[in-house]
Amino acid sequence: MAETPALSDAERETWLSFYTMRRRLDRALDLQLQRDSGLSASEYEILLSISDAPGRTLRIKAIAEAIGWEKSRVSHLVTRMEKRGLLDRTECDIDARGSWIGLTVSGRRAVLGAIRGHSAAIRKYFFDALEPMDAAAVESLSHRVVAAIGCGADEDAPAAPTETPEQKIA
Amino acid sequence: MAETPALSDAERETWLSFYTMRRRLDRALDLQLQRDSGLSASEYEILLSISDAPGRTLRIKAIAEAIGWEKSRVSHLVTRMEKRGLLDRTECDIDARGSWIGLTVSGRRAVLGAIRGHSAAIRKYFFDALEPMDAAAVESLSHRVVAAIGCGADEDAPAAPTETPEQKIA
DNA sequence: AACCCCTCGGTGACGCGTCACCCACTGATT
DNA sequence: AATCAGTGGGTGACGCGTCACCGAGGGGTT
Repeated sequence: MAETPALSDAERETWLSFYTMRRRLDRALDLQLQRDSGLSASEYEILLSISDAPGRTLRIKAIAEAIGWEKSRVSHLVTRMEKRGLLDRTECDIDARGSWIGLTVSGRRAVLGAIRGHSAAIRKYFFDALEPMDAAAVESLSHRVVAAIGCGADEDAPAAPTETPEQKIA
Repeated sequence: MAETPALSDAERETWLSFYTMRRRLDRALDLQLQRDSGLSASEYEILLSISDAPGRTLRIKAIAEAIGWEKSRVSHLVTRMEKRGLLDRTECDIDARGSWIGLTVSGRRAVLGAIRGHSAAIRKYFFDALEPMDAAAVESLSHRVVAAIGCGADEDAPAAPTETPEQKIA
């Protein structure tokens, strides 16, 4: 890190614009979701992961792995969502330690309603602001950044197929 | 809104990669900051805003406006940081309601140390993953997304311009 | 002066996410 | 059968951010 520790003015500006964009986008999507569906982004992710699962039911661990969260976070949130009537649990016959988390009727209705509005918001705020050719660029940029972080971070994405075993400053 | 509420598979994939990248990048930068400087990203932003201010001192309201946070969030965090010895307050002579928030010696040292490491991390995780030509694309993408959100969101950058300094939408 | 309204900042309750820790159960070994 | 490391999941404390609200001070008008 001896060479170029600091960022140039142009880089700082690029970073600031990117950083601001992330914050505004997150906030706009959160607000849309909450306003239109009464769901937080976290709740939406949980519901979606279950709704995408075969059999529309998952165990806590599987939810956590699907979304990339900690188990305890999932556990806390599932408890709250169960109290709100979005989820229910059924005993797990093959493993007495766990239980199957499923959608209640209102949970299913909530996700289905939310998906449409949320997808529309993503389109309106994000894709409509992209030239069509930009989508590929965004995707490759994202993959390259994730690869650059790679093992530098930890458990969030278990798949680290790229070879970046070295250049760890640590 | 009637036409294309849902996203195509390609769009979903683009969005997922972008979404994942944001999360990993945030987490990686948070970890780096915490590990190398003992600061959270929020604390870093507060310190930086003060350190960038003329006179290296700001009032709560000014910090909140500079970063785009709520006043109460700043108030809470400043209180904690004051207890940790990173900040200090001095009476405000021109307005008895407020006080000037300044950096202590250890606060200044913390931010100076943090800037180098954090800039290096941004370069390593983000800019090194960009082809040089991508930087301009990222910047214009960010500006377009922010513009697309625009008044769709609320107070972070008020579209209703009383004296809003236009941030940097140009 | 008194009045009114606005702004600055703080406070307390609440929900969320993290961390450390614990317990019940599993599954393989002995 | 008894054991024991490992796993699924829950819990409680804590820090953070939001929201609603409040009090103190400011700056004008009458």
